[in-house]
Amino acid sequence: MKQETRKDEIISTAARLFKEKGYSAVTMRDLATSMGIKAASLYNHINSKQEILKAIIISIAEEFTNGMSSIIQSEASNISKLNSIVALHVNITANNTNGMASLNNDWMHLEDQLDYYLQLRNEYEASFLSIIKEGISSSEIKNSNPEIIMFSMLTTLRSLYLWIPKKEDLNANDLANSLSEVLIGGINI
Amino acid sequence: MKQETRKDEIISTAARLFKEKGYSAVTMRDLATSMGIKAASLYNHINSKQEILKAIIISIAEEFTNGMSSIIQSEASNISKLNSIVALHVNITANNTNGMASLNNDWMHLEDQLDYYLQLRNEYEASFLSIIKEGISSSEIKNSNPEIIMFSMLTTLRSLYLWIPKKEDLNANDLANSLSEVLIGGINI
DNA sequence: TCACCAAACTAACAAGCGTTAGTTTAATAT
DNA sequence: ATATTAAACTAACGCTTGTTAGTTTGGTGA
Repeated sequence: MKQETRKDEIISTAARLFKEKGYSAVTMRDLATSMGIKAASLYNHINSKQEILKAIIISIAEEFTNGMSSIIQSEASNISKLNSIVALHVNITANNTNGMASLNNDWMHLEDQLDYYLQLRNEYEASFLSIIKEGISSSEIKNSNPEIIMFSMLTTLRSLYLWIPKKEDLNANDLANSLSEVLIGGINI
Repeated sequence: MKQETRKDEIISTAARLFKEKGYSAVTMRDLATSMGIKAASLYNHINSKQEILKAIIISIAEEFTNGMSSIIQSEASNISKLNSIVALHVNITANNTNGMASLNNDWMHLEDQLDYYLQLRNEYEASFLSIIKEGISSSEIKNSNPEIIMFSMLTTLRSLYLWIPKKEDLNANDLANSLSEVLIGGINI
C-alpha cells in the first residue's frame, strides 16, 4: 500500500465532485477550489481533465474484469458464483463509492478509452449471463428469462454506490449476504 | 390527445440528447442542430435550457406520485401493490424512455424545482417502504431488511429505461409480469 | 392584396471553459 | 551557502457557452 500522491488526491477529489454533479458539470476551477489551489496548478500533476476520468473509470472496470475472471474459473456451483458476484460488487463499491458513480454515469465521456471500456463491459455481461444460463440448465435456477434475471441483479448491484454511503455502520459481508438473499431468494414466503 | 407543438418537439428531442450525454454536455447548439434550426431560434419556443429539463423531469415525477397514490389507496394485498408498482414503472418508462434517463441522472441540475422534486421522491420512497413493511407485518413478505428490499426493487425499476429500448417487440404487460416474478419470487428453485 | 404573425434567421454579448507559459515559493540535498 | 526541484502562483490564450436583440421569411385570414 503505497502512500497517496498529490495526483491521487486530485483523482479522488474529482471522483467526489463527479459523483455530485457529473463529469461535464464539474470544472477544473471547481476541482482546484476543492483542493485549495488554483486551476492551473492542477496541471503540475495531471495532463488533462480527460485523464482524470480515465484514471477513475478504467481501474475500476479492470477490477471487475479480474474479479469475474476468478469467479468464472472457480469450481463452485452457479448459485455460489452469483453470490460471489454480489460480494464482488459490494466490496469494490465499498472501497470506491465515488468512482462507481463515474463508472455508471460518465463512461460515455471517455474518449480514447471508450472502446476499451465497452469491451470490458460487454465481456463482463456475457460472463454474468453465461453463469445464469448454466444455472438454469443445471436446474439451480428457475427457468425464467435469463436476460431479465441479469438485468435485475446487475442494475441493483450497479446502484450500490447510491446506497452504501447511507449505511455508515456497514459490514460488507453482512450486506452482501442480505442482498444475495433478496436477489436470489426473492421476497415472498 | 392534443397534437404535438414545436415546444413539445424541442423537449422530446432534448430528452433524447440528454439520455446520450447528460444535460450538462448537451449544448443549445447541439439541440438546435438536431432540430435542423439555429440555437437562437429555440428561444422562440422556450425560455431557457433549465426550463426544458424541468419540463422533462417534473411531469414524470408527478406521474409516479399520482400512480403511487392510487396504489396506496387501493384495497389490494401488499404483494399485489408491489406488482402494481412494477407495472407502473414499466408503463411510464415504456412511454417516455428518454425522459426517464434525465429523471435518473440529471435531477440534480434542477435549480428552482430541485426541492420540489426531492419532496416528491422522498414521499414516493416512503410509500414504497410502508407497503413493504406492512407486507412483512402481515406475513406476505419474508422478514428481510425492508430497506434492502426496496433498494433492490427500486433500482431495478429505475434502470428500466436502459433496458426497455433494447426489446423492440416489447409487450409491457409481459415484461411487468416477468419482472415481478423475478423481483418478488426470486430465482432459486 | 395586404396586414399579420409564428418561426426562422444573423450577429453579437458577457461569462465561463480547459489549458499553456512563464514565474515565484519553500523545502531538500550537496 | 548554493543548486535543485516539486508545487504553487499570475496572467492570459482561444474557444464555447447560454442567451438577447433585431431582422427576414413565408404562409394564413380579411
